[in-house]
Amino acid sequence: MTFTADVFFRALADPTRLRCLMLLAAEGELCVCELTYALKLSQPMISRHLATLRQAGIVLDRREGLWIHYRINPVLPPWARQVLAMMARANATAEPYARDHRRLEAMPNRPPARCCA
Amino acid sequence: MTFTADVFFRALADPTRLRCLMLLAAEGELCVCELTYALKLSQPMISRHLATLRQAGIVLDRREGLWIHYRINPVLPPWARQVLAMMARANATAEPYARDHRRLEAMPNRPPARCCA
DNA sequence: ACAAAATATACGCCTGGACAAATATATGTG
DNA sequence: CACATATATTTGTCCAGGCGTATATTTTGT
Repeated sequence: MTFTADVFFRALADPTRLRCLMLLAAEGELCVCELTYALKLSQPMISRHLATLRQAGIVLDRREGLWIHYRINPVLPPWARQVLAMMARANATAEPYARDHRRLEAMPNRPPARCCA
Repeated sequence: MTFTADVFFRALADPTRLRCLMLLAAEGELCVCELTYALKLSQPMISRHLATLRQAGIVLDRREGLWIHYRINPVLPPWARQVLAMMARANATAEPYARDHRRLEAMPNRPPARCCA
């Protein structure tokens, strides 16, 4: 996979995708419905932005029954992983990320995460 | 200055701006003509991209006679400075950044940098 | 004041990509 | 198979922002 700084930052250059990545960095793995609920956006919109992140190699997906769980690609180049980690740590308490996180915590009927990890 | 991850990554989401930032991270301070020469792009194009970086708060400019020297904003949030530093370190030997750097080194008549710092 | 050099901006054109809405696909259940 | 749920993709529209070209601005030298 030819992973360049170019495509990496391009994929980060969108508020919705940043919000998704912030949640994924904090929670490890989330399905589309959780992101849709936490961000209060339409399902197609979340799906499209996740597809963008997936095509850029930034996230991976894993199907489990009806749900598809997304996570940050663990084999990302170290510098890229550190960029995500630093951004997550520095902005965790800033809006809209903190609000997204609170909404996720308050979500009812969250699907089971990695039941048998 | 309201500096958000949003505007930061948006400003990085362009190959030309990344090349400028890579050179600035390596050299400290460069004028427009040096960047124009190193990147082999038109002067208005370099100027416009530098304006974008300036408006995003990522670089500062300093006039010295005919030349305007650009540098990475030293009061950037620490996480943003680290993002730039990590990207620069990780990609220094990759193209097109290495080639840009070689061209800069080979540039004749480089204007004096911070003559009386 | 005039001219030249370095840089910045304005204008017009055009493409990439974001959005909403509709539709398609995949999986599980009865 | 029929149906519901979760997710993905297509379609059409629209706008931010990229580019080239031309022009404006700032400074210096004579």
